[in-house]
Amino acid sequence: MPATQFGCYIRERREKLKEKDNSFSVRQVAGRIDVEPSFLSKVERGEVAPPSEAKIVLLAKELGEDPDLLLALAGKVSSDLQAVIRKRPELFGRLLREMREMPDHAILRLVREVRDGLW
Amino acid sequence: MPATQFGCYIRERREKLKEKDNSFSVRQVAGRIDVEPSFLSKVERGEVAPPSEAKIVLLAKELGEDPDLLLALAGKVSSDLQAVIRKRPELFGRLLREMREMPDHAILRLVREVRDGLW
DNA sequence: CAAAACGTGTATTATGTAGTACATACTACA
DNA sequence: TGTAGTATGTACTACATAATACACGTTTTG
Repeated sequence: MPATQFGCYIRERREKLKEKDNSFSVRQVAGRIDVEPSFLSKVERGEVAPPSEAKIVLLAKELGEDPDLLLALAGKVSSDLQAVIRKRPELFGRLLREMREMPDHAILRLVREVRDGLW
Repeated sequence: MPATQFGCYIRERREKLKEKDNSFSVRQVAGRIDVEPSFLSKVERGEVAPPSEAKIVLLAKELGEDPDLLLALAGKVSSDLQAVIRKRPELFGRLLREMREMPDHAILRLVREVRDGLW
C-alpha cells in the first residue's frame, strides 16, 4: 500500500476547503490540476502512489499548502533543491549531515543569518 | 545521449588507477561492484544512463571518490540527504534556497560552526 | 423527477529505470 | 600461434512510474 500519509493529508485539506467552497470536489480539483478524477480519488485514499512532482506542486497551490511539505509527505524532494545540492555536492553533503540532529530553532536562526547576509 | 559527465569521469579515474594496478579493468571493477562488464562499459561511454545509487556508492568506494560527487555527476542526490530534508522540508527548503548563491567559503565556515556546535 | 454533478471501481497503457545474457572482436604474451 | 584476458555490441527483460478511459451507482438540485 503506497504512502497513505500524503493521501490522508490532502483529502483532509481538500474537504476542509470544500466546506466553504463546493468547487473543491475531487472532480473539480482534479480538473484544475489536469488529472482524471478517479486518479485523484485513488491518490487520496492511498490506493496508488502520489502523483509526479509537477502535479504535487499544482495541488499545493490549489490547496494553499507548502509544496516542499507535500513533496516530503510524498517521499520526494523538490528538484530545484536537488539542483542546489548537485552544484556543490561535497559542501552541501557535509552541511546537511552535520545539521541532521540540530534543533529547529538553531536552523531557523541560521536561515535568518544567511538571509540577512551576516556571512 | 545519457549523462556523459559521469561516464567520462569514472573512466578517467578507473584508467588512472589501472596504470598502477591491472585489477582496475572494466571486467574486474564490474565484478567487484556486481554488474555485467558490458553494462559498466556502456555506462563509462555514456551509452546508457548511470547506474543506481547503490552501485554508484560501491563504485565510489572502489575508485576512492566522494559518493556525493559521483551521485551529483549522475544527476542524483544521496537518499540519506533527501531523508534529512524530508524530515523538515520547510526549514531546509528555505535554508537551501537562501544558500543557493552563497560563495563556497561562506558555506564552509557554516559547516565548521555547525560541527563545532557554536549554535 | 430528471439531469447534472459526484466519488469510485476496473482495465489498460506509455515511458523510464536498471539492469542481464551472450556473442563478437581485439590485444598481449608465453 | 593459440589462449587468456579485455572491451564492446546486440537483444532482451522485470519492475516501477505516472497516469488515462470509461463505466457504475449515488447524491444533489433546479
